[in-house]
Amino acid sequence: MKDASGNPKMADVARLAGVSQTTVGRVIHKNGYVSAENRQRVEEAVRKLGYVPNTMAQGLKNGVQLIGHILQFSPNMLFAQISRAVDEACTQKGYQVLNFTKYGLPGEDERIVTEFIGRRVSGVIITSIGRLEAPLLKKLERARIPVVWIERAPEHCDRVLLDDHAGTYSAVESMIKAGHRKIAYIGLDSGQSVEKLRLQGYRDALRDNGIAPDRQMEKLMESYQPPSGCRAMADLWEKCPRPTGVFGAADTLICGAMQYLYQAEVKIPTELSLMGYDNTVSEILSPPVNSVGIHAAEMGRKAVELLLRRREAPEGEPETLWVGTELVDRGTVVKPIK
Amino acid sequence: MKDASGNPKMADVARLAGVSQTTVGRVIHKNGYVSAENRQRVEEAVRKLGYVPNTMAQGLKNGVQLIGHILQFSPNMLFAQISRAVDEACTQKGYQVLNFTKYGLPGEDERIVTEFIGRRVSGVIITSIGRLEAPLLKKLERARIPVVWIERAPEHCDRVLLDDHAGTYSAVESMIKAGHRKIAYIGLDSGQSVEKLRLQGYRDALRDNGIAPDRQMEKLMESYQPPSGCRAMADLWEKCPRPTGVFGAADTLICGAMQYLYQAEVKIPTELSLMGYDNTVSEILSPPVNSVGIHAAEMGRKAVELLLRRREAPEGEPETLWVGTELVDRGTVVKPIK
DNA sequence: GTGAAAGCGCTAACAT
DNA sequence: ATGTTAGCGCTTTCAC
Repeated sequence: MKDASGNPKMADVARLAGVSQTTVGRVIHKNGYVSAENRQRVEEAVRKLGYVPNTMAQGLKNGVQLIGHILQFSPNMLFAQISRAVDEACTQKGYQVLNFTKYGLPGEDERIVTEFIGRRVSGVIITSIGRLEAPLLKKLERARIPVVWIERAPEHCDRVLLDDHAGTYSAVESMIKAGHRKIAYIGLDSGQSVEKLRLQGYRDALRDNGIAPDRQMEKLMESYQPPSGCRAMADLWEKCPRPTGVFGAADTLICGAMQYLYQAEVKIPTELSLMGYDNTVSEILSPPVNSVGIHAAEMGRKAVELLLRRREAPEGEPETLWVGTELVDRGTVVKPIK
Repeated sequence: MKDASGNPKMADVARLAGVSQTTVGRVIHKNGYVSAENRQRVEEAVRKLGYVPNTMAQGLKNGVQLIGHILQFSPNMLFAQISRAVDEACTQKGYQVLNFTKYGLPGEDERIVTEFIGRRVSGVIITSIGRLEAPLLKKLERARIPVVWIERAPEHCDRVLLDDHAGTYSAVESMIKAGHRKIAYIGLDSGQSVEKLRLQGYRDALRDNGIAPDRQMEKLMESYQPPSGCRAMADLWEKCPRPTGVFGAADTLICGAMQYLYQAEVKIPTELSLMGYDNTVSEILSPPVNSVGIHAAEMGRKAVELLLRRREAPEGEPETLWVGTELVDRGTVVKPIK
């Protein structure tokens, strides 16, 4: 009577209902034939005892439908959105998700990977991290656990990326169309694909519209935090010629830029047009700023589908899936005065 | 050879090393006596096979050290902070955390609770939700799973609350000390303790300083979203007498208020002093705003400790633990002009 | 020092 | 329509 943790077990239900465990199982899983009377008795017993099957016993017997998800801890709401998207896509496919947030503590990756293998996950999704120590990847590979990367990823692997080039391109183009010729860029210089694509999208949009890129207008910072945006903006504003519009490769950078502009008393959008990227905090700034939105739900869905597909065809060629962006207009890009 | 999911199992390691499973177990758990030579052989075999013990088999045999955590999905960084705090406190106590985010979908609570019981968690932490359907609580109770609530909670239960009265009181008092007498309040009117305490803290601070509360200065809204703050601020500013300072019961409300103030061209803090609450987005606004910070790590730690204590003494009286706050000054509360 | 064997709670093939 | 039984992979007592 009662299992080690004090919970009733299947045998208890069976005894109370006066049937065999098999019958209990059939009632619970709604398969096989059970007489109406026995079904009654079993359901009654389950209720009376508050019986809930032991997941671990089930898992040991039948395997599990589990997907592991590693996320970067970040104050950025984008990750919360992707996390939600992955949760929902997995649930929808009948998988459970085991989420692990990476805080950057030592030994963390190793612990997470071991945990995933120990739990025999069917696959792993890695969001926004972009790399994992090689031995850990090897470990996953040996355990034949497919991996799909979201947003940041190594080369030659299954991944779902944001079309950052197109996103940036269209954002900058929208500024050009509004009449801007002196558009500054605040972003990062990381060597990673995400950052390269955004910068390239900016440069290409200028070039394709007959505007010569000007290195003075490109501020490449070390971090996406607001203070970087603030410093970049200060540099841009205190130098000549001033830009008439600024594109920030992340909302947080524009957010920092606006802190500078507030104290410099530069009025937005009258004196300066602004465009952010990722559409996270842009909405809550004063004023709310144009930004490039991400289809998080689509990223999640595509990642899970790719993962399950790869599980079926482990030997296939790695795929890269691109997810589009969407310009959100909040009125901070207007015709420049001069 | 190989388990159902294709992973090597203990027997495989034992065979390869030419020893018994028992010996493998001893090497893995570093207990019992194993000859240096056998230890070598086992370690070698583990490495060679990439063996990782099956968590479910271990759990079935030995039980698990698991704590379930339910969080409200919310764009508010506060929850990410608490989540992290709970993660770290649990890990530190040797427990694993099973996080579930509640998105507000139908049937969700039921699924989460069943999942927790099925996994035989040692306890459940519920952050910022404040209530759960009674049958579900009963279910947890029957399974003898202790519950600790964080930030929002029913009466008579184990909980870790923020000292919202003191937090608000000290914030408002700091404005009074700066010379303000006309301080408006933007908050919520929910009937829940959190909202009542904040409003009461505000009123008490005024009263204790000889300022008669003025209902015109209290804007009680329906949501913490920025648009509420914006509407409230518009009301306050377009009516006489105008406040010289505004306290927002959440950073997001102040954030909305600032959107109004920006377009009304009210300069902060010269024309109006501002104070937020929860210290989340206040830092990234233009200008960065004073706010009341929460000790998230302390909340997490206290919650886990209380949970484990309750596990040992299930029959004890419910405890309410209070966590203090901390005023963060960013220069948006200054002496009023008039 | 080492190993054999029983059993954790559940499922499913196979009887009946 | 129902029950018997043999494991799933691991831990641990007990015997050698």
